[in-house]
Amino acid sequence: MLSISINPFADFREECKSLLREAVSNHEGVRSLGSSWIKSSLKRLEPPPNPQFGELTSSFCFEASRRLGIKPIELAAEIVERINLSSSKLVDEVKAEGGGYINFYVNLPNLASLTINSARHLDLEFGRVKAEKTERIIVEHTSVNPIHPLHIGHARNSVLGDTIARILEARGHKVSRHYYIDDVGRQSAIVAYGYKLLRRPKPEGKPDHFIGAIYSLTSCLLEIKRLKGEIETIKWTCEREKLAQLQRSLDEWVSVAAELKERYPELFGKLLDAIEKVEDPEEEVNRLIRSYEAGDEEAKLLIREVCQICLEGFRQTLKRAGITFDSWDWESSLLWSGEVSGCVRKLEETPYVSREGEVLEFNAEKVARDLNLKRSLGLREEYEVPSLTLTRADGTTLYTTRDIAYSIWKFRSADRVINVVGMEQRLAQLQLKLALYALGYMEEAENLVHFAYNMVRLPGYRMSGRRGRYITFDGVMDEAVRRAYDEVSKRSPQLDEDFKRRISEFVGIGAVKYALLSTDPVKPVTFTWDRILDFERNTAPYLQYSHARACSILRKVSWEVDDVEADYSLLRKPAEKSLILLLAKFPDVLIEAAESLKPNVVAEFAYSLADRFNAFYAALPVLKAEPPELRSGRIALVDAVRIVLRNSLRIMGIEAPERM
RNA sequence: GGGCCCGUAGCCUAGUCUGGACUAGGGCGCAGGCCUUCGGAGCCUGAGGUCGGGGGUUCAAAUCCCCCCGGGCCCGCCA
Repeated sequence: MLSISINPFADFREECKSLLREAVSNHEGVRSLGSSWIKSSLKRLEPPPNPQFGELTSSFCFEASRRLGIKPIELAAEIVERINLSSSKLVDEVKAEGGGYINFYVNLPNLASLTINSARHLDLEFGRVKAEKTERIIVEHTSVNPIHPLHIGHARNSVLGDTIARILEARGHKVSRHYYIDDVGRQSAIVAYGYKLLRRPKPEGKPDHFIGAIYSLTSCLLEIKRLKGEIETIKWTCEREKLAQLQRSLDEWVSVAAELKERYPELFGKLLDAIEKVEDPEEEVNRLIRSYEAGDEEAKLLIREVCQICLEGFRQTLKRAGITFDSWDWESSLLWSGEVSGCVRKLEETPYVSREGEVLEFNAEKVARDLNLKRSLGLREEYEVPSLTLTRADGTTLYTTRDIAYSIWKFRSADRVINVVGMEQRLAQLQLKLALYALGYMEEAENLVHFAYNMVRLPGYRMSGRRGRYITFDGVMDEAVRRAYDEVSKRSPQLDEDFKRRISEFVGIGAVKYALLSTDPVKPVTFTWDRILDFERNTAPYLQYSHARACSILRKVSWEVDDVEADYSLLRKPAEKSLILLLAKFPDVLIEAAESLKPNVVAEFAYSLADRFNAFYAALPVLKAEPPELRSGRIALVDAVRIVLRNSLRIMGIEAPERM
């Protein structure tokens, strides 16, 4: 009879726990400490540091023994004596060791059979343990302004966001991926204005790169014109220091212009001609911002057209990286529908908004204090939350204000909202949350999650969209695929050209994604080509290779010969044991990744599985193993490894190839 | 000035939330070995560490608390 478990290691853990609970309750001395104390001290069981100490351990006796005035090891021994293993399926042995630990040893044959059968039976579903409560979750990620191509920093956002979405789906949640298009404001207006001056040219090359060029050029030429004007006006005053500063700024932008001229000679010339004919281009940009916000038809057509061109480029890039969206949300739509102004009106009715001169200020600090939220938000009592300006003197709204309306809109179709947004926006995300509290959206505020990640830095310089200085996601993928191609040609010259191309594509892109995922998101990453484009060991290609290796073995199985029932009790070599344990823990790993939103634990797990698999592969024969019951057992084990490796790679959005 | 984040071998990184057998786990690089077994993008062995520094709490601290140092970010009528 086959038994199947959705989470084999958790079954083992539960057995250990109930054995321990029962033994403890049969110990008179411990019982005298009181049931509530016992309960809180019976912390979770931990993995021991070394397999020689078993698979799970409890350090309960250290604290309890002190209260009872005996040695930890003596208490441990007394508790172990009271453990009755007669009905245990997965626990083989319990020992008191190491000065007071209670160590639980797994019944390997039973766990092996349970785990391997479960993985093979559940297949694609293995590891995807459904949460008790299914939530509708919106994951908003990427949301890059449609004014220049995605760069490597944005790629970290996209890859993290997409993986979080996949992890939550694995937990059975209903996930929707949203892209927030920030088309309102100065930056979109600048690029649209440049596009208009160029007489709406047909994009050459990749659309977002084309828009990016126009943005840098327009922004640069406007900046130079503005600086020149400012220098002119204060030239006669005696503010020498300020003048010098402006001059330095101007010099820098002039050199940026020279760079851009070299890269885009034709566009540069045309745009310079056009802009010089305009009296006050700055004012025209401002007028465009205002008329767009007001919903003027001509402005709408222009700006939306430019955004769409750029977004088309984003879609191409993201599709190549295996990332898609369910919804593209326009910031301007919230403005035109009146949702933003309605939200501001409601905020004005709360005691937290006041008029300071011409502007509306939101007193976030007062909300935090009145509702006693500081502790739960992880803030110090003394910390004063800065206030947020909701509207400008001219009555127009600011970014975070519009984000409040957007968040409320998102909660109309979601129980939880996860915003994948850079760490530098922590304060804005905090103010946003406090605004929801102020409006009485208590539950929503609590279910609004800022998934903060750190930046991708470049060694030596900073990326700057305005200056046209960035390393694009496209460029990184191109280079990765190119290097992967060299690698494939070197390692497998016999493959046909078409297949080589296909391999280099998923190898190169897998490598980039994995590199961005495998580091803890809160840590900064410094971009270097070597770091991203590695094909050995702790990388996606290594995982893909291990998967292909497993597939390769399984292809060679002749089922007529190997149709012998496996005897899992023969899988007892250390290399086999560590594989079985890893496989058994996979569902737990995905639960942990989902509950604590940690994509990197999936990467970590996949790597250790591949690592153990390759050690197993080198140490033990599979197809030539004897007797046949062992051979069947190992084949089944390899199949289970294949399934779990593939499922892990899928969670990370990385292709699991059968050959490479 | 205030707040948040990061600091683990030459470089990169896990473990920090939830203290436990840590004598700190990996990877790159370095030194050496393994092509008569299923794919060498592989395997095995070795050298390399004041866990940024100092105090404290604890039976027990990389992990918790305080102070300090170094790096980053935020504190806009920008997004």
